[in-house]
Amino acid sequence: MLELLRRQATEVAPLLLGAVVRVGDVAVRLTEVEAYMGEGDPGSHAFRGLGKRNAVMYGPPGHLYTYFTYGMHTCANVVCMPEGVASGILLRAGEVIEGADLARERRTTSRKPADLAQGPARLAVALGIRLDDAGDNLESGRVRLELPQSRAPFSAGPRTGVAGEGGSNSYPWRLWIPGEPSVSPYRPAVKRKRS
DNA sequence: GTCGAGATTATCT
DNA sequence: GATAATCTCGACC
Repeated sequence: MLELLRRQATEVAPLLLGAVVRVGDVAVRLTEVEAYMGEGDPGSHAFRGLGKRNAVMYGPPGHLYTYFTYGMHTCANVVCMPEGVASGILLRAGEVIEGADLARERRTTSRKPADLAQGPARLAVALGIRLDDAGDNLESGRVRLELPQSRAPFSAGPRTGVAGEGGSNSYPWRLWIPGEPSVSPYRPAVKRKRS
């Protein structure tokens, strides 16, 4: 598996669609992911170079990169590219296929099954992924990744909610499996107001 | 049903 | 002190 994850994010991302992420008794089949290149990608956390937060992304592939954002949300990524090169894939959404009862318990605001892991932060909550799971080995750690037997069909579009204007968001690096109810609706812009 | 603003804190400047 | 790879809730149609 590590050989497959050693390539650049845009090549690895299609392989993750249909993959299963398992944490304890809860398993999620990924239906939506987003590729982030390293220091050359303005939307990436690695754009400004190595820091405490993104150190894991510079590490070896096949590990879990988590980050905290908007003061209350945790998101999970899969690190790819060899050690020393920052690159990762954000797990945006998925379908809970095991442990739905437990996932529902964690996601008390969810009303329909499709909402359980519809969005990066929701997916992390449903799986019980926390900030301190960063750096976990996806083959032997608490968080496991199982690649699918065959590649799923997918569509591509612009990434959502990334920082930067115009051009930085023009790459079609958001991939999803068409027709899946758990795929989050596209949000073209994020209105940001500061008080 | 859709749309828009507020929440809340680790990390970086 | 400002920012952020988001979610939720309340207002309105």
